[in-house]
Amino acid sequence: MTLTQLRAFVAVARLGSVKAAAISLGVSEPAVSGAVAVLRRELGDRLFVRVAGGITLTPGGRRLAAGAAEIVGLAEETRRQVRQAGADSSHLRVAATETTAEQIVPPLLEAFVRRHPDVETTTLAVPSTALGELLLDRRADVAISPVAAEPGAVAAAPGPDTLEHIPFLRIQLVVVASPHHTGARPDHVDGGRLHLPIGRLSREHWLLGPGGLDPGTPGGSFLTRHGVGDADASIFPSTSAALGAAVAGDGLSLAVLHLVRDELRHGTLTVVAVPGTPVNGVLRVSALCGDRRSPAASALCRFVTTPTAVRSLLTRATGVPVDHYRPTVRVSLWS
Amino acid sequence: MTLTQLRAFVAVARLGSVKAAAISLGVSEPAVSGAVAVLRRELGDRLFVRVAGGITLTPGGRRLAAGAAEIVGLAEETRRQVRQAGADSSHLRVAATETTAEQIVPPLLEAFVRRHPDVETTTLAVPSTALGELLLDRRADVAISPVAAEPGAVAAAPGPDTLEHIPFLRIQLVVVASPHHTGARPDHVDGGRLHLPIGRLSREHWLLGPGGLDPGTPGGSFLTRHGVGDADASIFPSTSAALGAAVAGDGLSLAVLHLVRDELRHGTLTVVAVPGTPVNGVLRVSALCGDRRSPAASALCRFVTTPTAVRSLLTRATGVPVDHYRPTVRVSLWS
DNA sequence: CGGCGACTGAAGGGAATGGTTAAGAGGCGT
DNA sequence: ACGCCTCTTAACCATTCCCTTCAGTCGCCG
Repeated sequence: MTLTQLRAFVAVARLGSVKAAAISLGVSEPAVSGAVAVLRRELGDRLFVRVAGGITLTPGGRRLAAGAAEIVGLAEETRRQVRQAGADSSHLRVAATETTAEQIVPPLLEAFVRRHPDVETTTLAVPSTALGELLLDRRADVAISPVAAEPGAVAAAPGPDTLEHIPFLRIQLVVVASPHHTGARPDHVDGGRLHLPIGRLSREHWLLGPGGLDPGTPGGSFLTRHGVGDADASIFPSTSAALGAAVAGDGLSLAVLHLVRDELRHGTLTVVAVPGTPVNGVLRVSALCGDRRSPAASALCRFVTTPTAVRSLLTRATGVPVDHYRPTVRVSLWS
Repeated sequence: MTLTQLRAFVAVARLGSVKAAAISLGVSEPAVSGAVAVLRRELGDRLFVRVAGGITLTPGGRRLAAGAAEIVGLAEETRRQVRQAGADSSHLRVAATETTAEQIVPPLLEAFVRRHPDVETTTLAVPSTALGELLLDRRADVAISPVAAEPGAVAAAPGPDTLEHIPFLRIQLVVVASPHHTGARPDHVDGGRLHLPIGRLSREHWLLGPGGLDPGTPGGSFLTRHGVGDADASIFPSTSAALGAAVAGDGLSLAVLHLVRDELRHGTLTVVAVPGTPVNGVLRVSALCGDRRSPAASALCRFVTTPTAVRSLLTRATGVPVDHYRPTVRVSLWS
């Protein structure tokens, strides 16, 4: 499988004709046909078949068309980026869990680039198990993730060629629901506060964002440990959307305490007392040790413990200016 | 630039040593060194330099490490998918604008896969200008996007090798804000309803999701036409987050009317009367014509106009079951 | 049925890739 | 200064890639 072969197939898939693809690539028809033939043999799929008035992609051909276009485009984009990398701008790729990438990283990076205006940033949302791999593969410069706060536990001294973890903020996760949530039975109301025994967790309706059940995060670990996930949990496109549904009274959610304090104060949400909560966690930034770390990564590692950074995380989410906005990229793991 | 060369560089970047990379790939050191040398010449970058205790990537090398790992992984994943495509499952790739992908596509696809349980779906969020390209490149099977509702305009009959558009739902976009929003001055309150002259739009604080200013969508077109975007608009990680900030009274937002009716009824949001609003739009699904369309795409095209589909879009967002959830992929354009 | 357009296959050749072994270059520690 | 380890270069070879021209095959259409 070669980039040239993929390019040929992309052209065929797009133009619907070997001849047209050959012309658009500036080569002869057999060149294109041959490239496709190699792919056919290697993948064991016809890829496309001749049909009245043109060609039709097989299911495998459709997958390949999508993947090949992606690969070819990515290759060209990478080439371009490397060429123009050296000089001016420094780049920072931040990997985080879904929830962290949505709620924590944006304000933190906004404060960071305000102090380092020349740094370009990219945010990657990945399952927590992939964070270490991404750092080791140099696909990310730093990782930001929540871990369970183990009382009294001291982090082991980092070895020379492993990762360094820098905790920078304690967080508390609480179960929240609308005060009018119908799922919480009256017999669990005590002194105006909703109570819920631990065994009932898996029978409630949970409203979560993507990655809300990631067992590598304190929140996902708590939920899966108590059977949520096998039960009916609804996954929303974002944590904010899940919280919005909780406000509407559709069920329970698990939220970072200080991020919902407005809703709690206005009474649109209320904390549900559940044994084992609040779940204590610590946000930490991880990076490679020593000189295997990019300058921008080092700058962020120093930045997260400053008062400016902490303040950006504790104030209400405010969005970022249009020209600072960079979309979060979801990275799949294939390994 | 070859996949083998990229694989070699990925190994070097990850392991921090040519020797280790050679061992892990099962080849000799000069094989790896040579592959890197070709990349170096082609890209005009040292990629990495020897340094005390190992090697250090240059800025270009860091970019390449990230891109190469992505490319290699994607190539392998694509190979795997094509191999196991033919038989069983059919796949549907849905492209949509950011806002549509977040708010419209999930409930629609949830209803669709409930009727067609064997269909796997993937959602792609892209700028509106890229939707057509994605369809032509076969990177997406169908596109779902809002367009301005032009009263009386009749869609031109689709040519044989162009796209077919099927409108399926009228929507209205309204400007919303918290009733306590401080930005709206009292002199614009009339009969308990907030009014705002059109010239003031660009001086208000806007709270939008990604793609909220996409000029190819009715909403983004409306906002950019009136100067929003040059002014201070805050971009949130999701449309839900932007709406949440609007509820908190941080500014104005533009929302699909029927998607915020709960908030309007409960009084947490109110419609701001702005000349030119509500903005009328139509959601439509686009696909290639005739036989250049996959079976799953045809099924979705037929499905969207059914009462079941419309009902799924009009009821309140409910999330999707855990095992139906597929993350939305953000696709970059490189063309 | 014959013609015609379009895809496929068969040589063939030049260039690259991908690999080897052997030797040189350069940093690091003792 | 010396040896040691690692990366790099050089020379070289088999294989594959990539493109060409030429010939063949398939299906549509008049």
